[in-house]
Amino acid sequence: MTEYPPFAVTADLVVLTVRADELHVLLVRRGVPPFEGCWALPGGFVGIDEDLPDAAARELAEETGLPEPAGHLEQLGTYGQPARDPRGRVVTVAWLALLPGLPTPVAGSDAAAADWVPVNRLDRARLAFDHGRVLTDGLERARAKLEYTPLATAFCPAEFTVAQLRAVYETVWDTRLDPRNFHRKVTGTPGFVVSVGRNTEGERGRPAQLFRRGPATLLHPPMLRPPA
Amino acid sequence: MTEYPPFAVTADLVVLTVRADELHVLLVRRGVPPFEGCWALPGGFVGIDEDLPDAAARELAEETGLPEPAGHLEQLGTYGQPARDPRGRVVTVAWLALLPGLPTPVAGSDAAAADWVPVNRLDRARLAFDHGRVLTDGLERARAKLEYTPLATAFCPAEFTVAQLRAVYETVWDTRLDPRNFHRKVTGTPGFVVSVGRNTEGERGRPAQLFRRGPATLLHPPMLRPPA
DNA sequence: CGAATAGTGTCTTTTAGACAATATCAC
DNA sequence: GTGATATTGTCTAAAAGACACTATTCG
Repeated sequence: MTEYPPFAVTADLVVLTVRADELHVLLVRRGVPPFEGCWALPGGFVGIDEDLPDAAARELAEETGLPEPAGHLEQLGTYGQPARDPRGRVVTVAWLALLPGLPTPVAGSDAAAADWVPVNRLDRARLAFDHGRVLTDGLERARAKLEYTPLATAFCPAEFTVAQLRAVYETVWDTRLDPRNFHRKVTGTPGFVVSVGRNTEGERGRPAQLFRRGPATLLHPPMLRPPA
Repeated sequence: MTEYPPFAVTADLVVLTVRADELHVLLVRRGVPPFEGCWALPGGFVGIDEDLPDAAARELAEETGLPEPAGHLEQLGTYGQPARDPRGRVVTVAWLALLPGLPTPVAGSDAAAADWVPVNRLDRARLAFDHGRVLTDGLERARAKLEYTPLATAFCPAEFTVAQLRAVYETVWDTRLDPRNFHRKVTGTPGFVVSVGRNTEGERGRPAQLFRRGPATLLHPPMLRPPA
């Protein structure tokens, strides 16, 4: 293999979650050059015998401290401009992860400097490397996929109410949705959610049915973002 | 950079076109091991100072013999199982290209063994490396994107009729569409196509208006695949 | 003229979206 | 009861899909 140009390959993660009605991304503060002191996406080098999805899952577990419980992980894209890393020719395979709002904080994780940052109060141009562009692509992917897949449930705990699911859509899309039409649409789309037969207790207002994610992988009909 | 595991990086292409009402993919017959004699996706190693999209465009130009005229090129995904290439650790960034049915054959190209193969009469399991899976992913991406983008026009010449565009949809989706509803939908979707004010001549039947691709990047409303 | 293809009109069903009304809890 | 939230119902507009009909060419 010495006759071929040698590259380093990394796996970087866009990890999104919803906390307190704001969309957050998991970032780490870099402690070493290059971009020392800057926010960056969590990630690291892929092992020479490691498969790409395994590397992404390993990084995700390391950075969140969780043994990868619920949630969703998919490949986002590969970024490899020759000058993107001053240390040499590094190509990064970026991954998009969606997690439920963690009841436990990120404590116990490898990266002590990891933190959840609200995406709407973050200057993406300040991120290390080309991570601003990666984050932008990840956000657009997540927003688009909420339309035609049941992926919004990846932001929710295993059991959730229609109102919680609606809050996910409203937060990720940064819009308001009519609760009554939303309810009819979610419960009317085959396989999106299934009732667990129990209700919430001790909340304000009328108790709400609890649901789990259904078996559908594609939504028919899709949930459409309001135009403009 | 010697402290990081060294990878080779390739750019492989899923190049699709429509000829004679069949969807074709551009394949090359491998002349050297590994997988000597097998069909494979065209591609090659990325230069150490070469950007990833540049490498893809270069390979596309080399294999088709065209200076990348019309058409569409986008990143499909990255494949890097440790054992996918017996020569060593090779990660490939796959690209999806859509081209109009070439009036000129592939002659004059670098790869003398390149050929268009109908995807429906091809055993994907026989392709070299993991190219069967890459092709499957590329086909699904193309089929899905015809729904909500004007990408079907990438399969057409610069000026085309509604019937030609319909033939693209029917071929890629392997289905039949009602010509009358299709016409109303295409011409009624803002920015999908724009009339050039001229008609076809010398064809059978009533002459058809010629259109060009419009400015829209997303279709509202989308063209939906018939269910089941 | 007849065959063939292009394009328009009409009707029915489905879905989106606005919003009234009712249900069931905590207090 | 009052306030809050959940859920159902009703209406209108937009879009999907089936299909009759008209338009324009070639031979």
